[in-house]
Amino acid sequence: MTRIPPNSPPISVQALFDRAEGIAGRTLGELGADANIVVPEHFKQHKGFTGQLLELWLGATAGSKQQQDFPDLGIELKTIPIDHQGKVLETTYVCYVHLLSHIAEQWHTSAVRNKLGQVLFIPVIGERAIPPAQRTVGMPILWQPNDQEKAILQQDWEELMEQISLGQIESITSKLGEALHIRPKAANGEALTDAIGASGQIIQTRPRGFYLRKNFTQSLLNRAFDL
DNA sequence: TGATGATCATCT
DNA sequence: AGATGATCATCA
Repeated sequence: MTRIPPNSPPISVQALFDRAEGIAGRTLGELGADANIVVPEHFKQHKGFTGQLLELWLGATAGSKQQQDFPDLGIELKTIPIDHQGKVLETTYVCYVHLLSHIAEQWHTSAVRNKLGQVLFIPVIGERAIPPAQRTVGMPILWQPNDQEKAILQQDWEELMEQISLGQIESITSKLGEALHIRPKAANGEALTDAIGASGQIIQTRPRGFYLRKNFTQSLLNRAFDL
């Protein structure tokens, strides 16, 4: 059993998957202790802790990156909080929404498609009643969207981006989009960024992010675990 | 109780 | 300000 985090990136998809399987069943407390990292008592002020701890254990480059977590392998890493019955507890952040600079972008070159081309999902039993240190890492899932999922994602993305390019960003709520939707994404309500207004003018609005709905990630987990 | 909208830490 | 990692907290 691996007792120390790796000091280099995995050289293959199999090597990455093996690492992920190697930490399955362990708690965040154990993984933190073996890495000499203190696990917070709660995530109120450490919301990205789980993701960063698993990045360390899998050998992703430390710090935030602009593309995939394992660019040489073409794989994005996502931790997904579930309850003890395998139920997805939160939506999954995909990437920032470019409200001005990429509005003419096409689906096939989009950041969303790039990020979701191949994803290593690692479930973590993360019910709020369970202290972070006692939360358990689950079996990894290497996911590639099937044809139906690809079609839904593309359709949602195109619909959302069309609204943005038409100056309807303020009209977009998180209800729009079957699998992919848009919600605010910022450090606080003060943050503003440029976007296209209803009359074609530049307006200031709150930054947004793309997120996967819970039912979408749930179905992909179910498929992987044959539930 | 779940979904929506808001927020936290950190780095570039 | 933009982007990474997400979870929190409120309200319907």
